[in-house]
Amino acid sequence: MRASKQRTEIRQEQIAQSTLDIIAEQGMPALSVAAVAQRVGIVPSGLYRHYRDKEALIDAALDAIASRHTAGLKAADQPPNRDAVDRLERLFIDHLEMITASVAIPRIVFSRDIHAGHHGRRAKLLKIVNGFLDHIAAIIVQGQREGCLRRDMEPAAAARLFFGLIQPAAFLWNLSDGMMDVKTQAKAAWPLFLRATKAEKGTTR
Amino acid sequence: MRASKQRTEIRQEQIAQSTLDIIAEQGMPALSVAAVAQRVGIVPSGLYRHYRDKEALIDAALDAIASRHTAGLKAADQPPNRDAVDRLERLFIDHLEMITASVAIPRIVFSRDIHAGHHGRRAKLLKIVNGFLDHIAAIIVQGQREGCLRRDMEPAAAARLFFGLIQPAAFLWNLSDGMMDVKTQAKAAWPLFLRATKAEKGTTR
DNA sequence: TGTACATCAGTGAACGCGCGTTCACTGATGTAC
DNA sequence: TGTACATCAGTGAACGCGCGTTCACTGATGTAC
Repeated sequence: MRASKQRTEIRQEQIAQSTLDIIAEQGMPALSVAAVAQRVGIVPSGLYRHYRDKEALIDAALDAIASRHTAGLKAADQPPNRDAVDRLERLFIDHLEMITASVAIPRIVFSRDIHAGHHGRRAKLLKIVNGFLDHIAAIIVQGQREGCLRRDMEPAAAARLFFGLIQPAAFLWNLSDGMMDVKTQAKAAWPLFLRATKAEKGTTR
Repeated sequence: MRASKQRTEIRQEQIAQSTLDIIAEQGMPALSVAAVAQRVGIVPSGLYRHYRDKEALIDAALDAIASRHTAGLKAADQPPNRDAVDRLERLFIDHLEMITASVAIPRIVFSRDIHAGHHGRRAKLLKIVNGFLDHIAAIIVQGQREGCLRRDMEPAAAARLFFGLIQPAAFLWNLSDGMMDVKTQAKAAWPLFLRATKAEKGTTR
């Protein structure tokens, strides 16, 4: 059966999304142009009407991840003027909820042969991750100003510890194939993070 | 030139090590039987004298990782009767030092299509990781008994936080290709971990 | 409103390539006599 | 100590397969007149 004709912008979006889905659900080794095409509902060679080659598919998927993350970061700041601790917790919960999608990032990071000239891709990934870390650090600095977070710590180090709350969850989620209740487990570590970073009651320092 | 003949036990060890090295240095996509053979110094078909197929190579590399980790855990407990906090710090430093080798684990975890029937492999990986987490948790329980770690926290949650100190380092090390000083960065998070887990001075609880 | 044409997304056959694996053969090493 | 033989690690040609990609063609959609 012949697929219905669609405008290239629509197909590009569908293809990027399908690429991302396959990476997240089945990993990089399962990412073939045939698999992407099948998911979109067209024939493999049809992809080349919308993207130059397979590399371009992955780049497009990365862009999709990036914009999604940016949206997520913005959402955590809404409504504005909330407590820094609250915003961090919101961000933490959000990330655990969308762990299914987030898991695509480490899969790309750890599977790709990034030594083989794909400088653009690595730079793009680094930008996403650093953007995330910088955003966390900014919230932490703000919390330090507000007085709800202690001032005798490096914001960047605290941001990395925050990152470290999420990563083991993604890691174990992968290994256990969703059998372990990683969300609950990850949340159990949250009080520890708070104890490490929160300003002590009645202390201004 | 013909390679010198070696006993199969020796070759098996060399092959497992070469497989591990390639995964750690270049990632799973670069792991081909040709690459392993070249590194060992024999011809691709020669590998089949020592291992059944490519899958068996990966399994052997996993076993090598597992025994290395076990050795690392034991080393951290020597000399015995040390303070639990000291042992955790030693383990932390050790892991950062051997991050080059450790990075093979997430590369396998995140790149393999583990849905495709490789139940044995996933179980093996899970065993390695859980063994590590259990060991950390055991040290933490001991620290709680000794009184140097606070008792109002789940040992398993604290173990995962410890794991989270190391993972971002491996992650960023991958992305930056060793350009960032991830060790220094990771160490900066250590005081935060201590603050979250250490018993307060003069408190017995 | 109807016709002719340009545009362009979708198709399927064909390709070259790299990969994992097999297999008959080679030749070095160690053992039996 | 020397010879005959069994064992087994290493070799290279050959294979089948899946994959990414090309290309001439089809036919639907929208536009000009």
